[in-house]
Amino acid sequence: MVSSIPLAIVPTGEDDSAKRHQIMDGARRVFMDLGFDGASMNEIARAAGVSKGTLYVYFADKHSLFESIVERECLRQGKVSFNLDPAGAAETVLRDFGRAYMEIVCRPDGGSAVRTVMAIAERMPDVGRRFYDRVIAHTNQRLADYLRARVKAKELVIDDYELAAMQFMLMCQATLFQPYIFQAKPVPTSEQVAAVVDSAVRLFLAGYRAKP
Amino acid sequence: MVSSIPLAIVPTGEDDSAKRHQIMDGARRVFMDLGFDGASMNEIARAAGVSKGTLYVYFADKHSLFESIVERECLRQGKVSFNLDPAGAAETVLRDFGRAYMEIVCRPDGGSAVRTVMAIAERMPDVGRRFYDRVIAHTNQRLADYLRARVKAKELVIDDYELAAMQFMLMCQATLFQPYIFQAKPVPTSEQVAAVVDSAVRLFLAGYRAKP
Amino acid sequence: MVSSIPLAIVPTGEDDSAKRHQIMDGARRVFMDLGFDGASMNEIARAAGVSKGTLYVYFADKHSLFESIVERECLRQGKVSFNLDPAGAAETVLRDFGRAYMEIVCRPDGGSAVRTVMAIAERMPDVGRRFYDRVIAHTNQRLADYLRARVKAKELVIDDYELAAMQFMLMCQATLFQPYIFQAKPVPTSEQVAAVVDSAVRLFLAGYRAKP
Amino acid sequence: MVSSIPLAIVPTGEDDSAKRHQIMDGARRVFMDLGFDGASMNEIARAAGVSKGTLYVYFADKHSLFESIVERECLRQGKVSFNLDPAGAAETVLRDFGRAYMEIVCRPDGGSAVRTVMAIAERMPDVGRRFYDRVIAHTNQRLADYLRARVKAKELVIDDYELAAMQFMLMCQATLFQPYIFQAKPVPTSEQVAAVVDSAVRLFLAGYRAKP
DNA sequence: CATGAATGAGCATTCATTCAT
DNA sequence: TATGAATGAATGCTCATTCAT
Repeated sequence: MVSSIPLAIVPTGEDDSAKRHQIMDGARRVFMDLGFDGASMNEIARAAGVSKGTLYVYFADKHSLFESIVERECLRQGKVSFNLDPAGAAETVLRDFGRAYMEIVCRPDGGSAVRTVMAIAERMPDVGRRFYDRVIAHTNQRLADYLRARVKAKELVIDDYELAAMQFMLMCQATLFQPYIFQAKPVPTSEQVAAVVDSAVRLFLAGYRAKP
Repeated sequence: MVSSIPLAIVPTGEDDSAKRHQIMDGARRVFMDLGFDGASMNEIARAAGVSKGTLYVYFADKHSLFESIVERECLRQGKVSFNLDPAGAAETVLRDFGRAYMEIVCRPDGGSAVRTVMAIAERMPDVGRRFYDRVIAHTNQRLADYLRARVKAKELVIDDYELAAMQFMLMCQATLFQPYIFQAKPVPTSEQVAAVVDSAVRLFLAGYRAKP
Repeated sequence: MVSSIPLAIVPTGEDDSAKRHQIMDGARRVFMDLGFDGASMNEIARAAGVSKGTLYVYFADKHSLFESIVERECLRQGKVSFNLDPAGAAETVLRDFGRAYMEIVCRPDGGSAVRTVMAIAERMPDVGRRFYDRVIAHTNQRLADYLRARVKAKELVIDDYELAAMQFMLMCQATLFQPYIFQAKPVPTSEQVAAVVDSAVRLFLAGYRAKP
Repeated sequence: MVSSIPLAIVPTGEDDSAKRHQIMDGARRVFMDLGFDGASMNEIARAAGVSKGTLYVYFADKHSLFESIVERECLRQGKVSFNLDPAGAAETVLRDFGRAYMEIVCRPDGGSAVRTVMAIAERMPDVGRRFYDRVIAHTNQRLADYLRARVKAKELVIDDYELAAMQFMLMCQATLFQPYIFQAKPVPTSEQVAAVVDSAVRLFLAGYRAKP
């Protein structure tokens, strides 16, 4: 290809074209707000600022657009790097982790993603499973790895790391996440989160701290 | 023809008519499988074994049929009476409660109800809130009441009863409920439940048991 | 069959049963208010104070119920006896006739009947034709007969009696009936009617009174 | 393929797009034949030669499609310019007006429009009123204006111009319009119209011509 | 005869998807 | 590539009609 003045713009066809991102950003909002069935391709096109036809240039159908979005969400949420320094003392590290974790779980559209994926999991089990594996189990694994390090460091005594990690993660949510996701209470404040996380840390260490 | 006077008048049109129950049973299945939007009135009629028109004899519209079902689900799940004898020792009572609780949470369609309600909570906040209040908060309250009794009995030391109760309830779910609801793992076995609940009891008592 | 004590009450099956009238009265209101298509058998049953099923005991279907009502309306409106004394002077008789005629044409549900029948005339030409023949043409004929008598009495000179009669009838409606039926103005008052009728009489006699 | 540059850009989506007209033409037929309730969007789509979905691209719903058609009908019927030369002698001008007026009133679908609008006027008063104002009252006003000019020219003596104009318009319809609209007689012939109009002119002038 | 529960065809309307430009 | 007009199947819902009681 020598010509530098192309007669036609060659489409990139890339997965990462700006247009593709633009569509996914618009679609994400609509899907998270209205759910898979509640979202219409029309609304998605409007939210994305493209024509309906363009949607089908980048995605085969509604289903695969949805899957792509969940996939990206998995990547993003899975990528969040919690500060789990294996050398850090449990009390501090767990407290910081708990607060950061709750920040994500309860941030305005974090709940939407969980809710949306959960809702569709029965009809699209792959989507549900991937989300679980790549977001929840992934975070759980990272925390479990930290706990293993602290056991090695003789600070903690734990036999089932995944279980312990999940116990801690769930205790951080106690009285906060469920009311929020069921729309029974608003997003918790930082103070509320701090109090609940502190209580979780106390309970966790009371049970798992190595006895002298 | 022996008699033209029927021996019993069949009551009709009542709120508790058999037909109404039949419709709700069919609709429940479809709603729980497909979600509010995914469920079509046609499919519901078929599942209930009645004609589409009959649906509208008993329920004003799809929305109110759905609400009735969630309402009934609340009543049913709220009615479950856990054996929370205030005089019973925490170790036994919590273990039994935990197992019974998980039985309900993970029974084949318990998850579906939670999932379906959670999914629609953003668009139908009343439905979400009522479900939370009458099922989750209700159970939490009963457990909190038990804990208060054990604190009075000097067995436990707790400052926030609701928080402690929810910590225990969530720990019972650890590694079991989320994979199940995201379709990442099948319904947990009794053995798995027992192990997780035992761990939760241990951790809970390590933190909240009164020191001698 | 000899028994004089029937096991079941024998239905009269008569056309003039009270129930039949009751149904027609209710149905009339609904049909006239909402038109043939707009009226539902449900609403008719409610308006008539009978069950939906009973409607079908007395009438084969919606269509024939409607026809029966129009038929009765024809009879009623055709039966109205205007005081057209052949010996009475035209000025007085026409003025009285005009007022009485407008009374009927513009009475609250007189317009509804005309409107309803007119609306359906294209799809049910028999209904339209019968209404025209038995109400409008009938009244026109009676007035034409009166005019003939006055021509015989040398008071008037007319060559086409039906045409003259209709000219008078329509002039009586001028500026009153159309706005009323198109909902552009409310039912005219007696004073308005009187003024318009007086003008019609004047114009009519100016043209048709015998010259001395 | 000779050229990829089209010679003319086809404008689309306009209010006056060919498609929109095509739909209105088809819908007009169906509405006028069957009335508002009797017309189904399915039938309208078929009559217009478009799919059901396309109907909703151009019109928000059935109601507004209907209103658009009546509005257009008003414009069309209101636009008809009768030859009402204020300098013309009443006898000629009224005769020509009467014939032209009856031509419109009785043309195959002129009656349908009146009938359809009249039928719905009770339930859609705005539609009825607009039609009355913009078609009937409008024509009446133009004729009244002419009569005023002839009064000024000393040819006629009239005190209520609108009333006189409507008297003339209605007399032109005598024995012709009502049977036609009630489907009791076919569309009148030109000869019938001429005879009735001539009679109306005679009667009108007998009453309103200035005495010498 | 009278009822009203039950039906299913039909309604207006929406929406994922296609395709000519 | 990007468009948006067009489609027609599917949706929630209504209603004339039937029929067991």
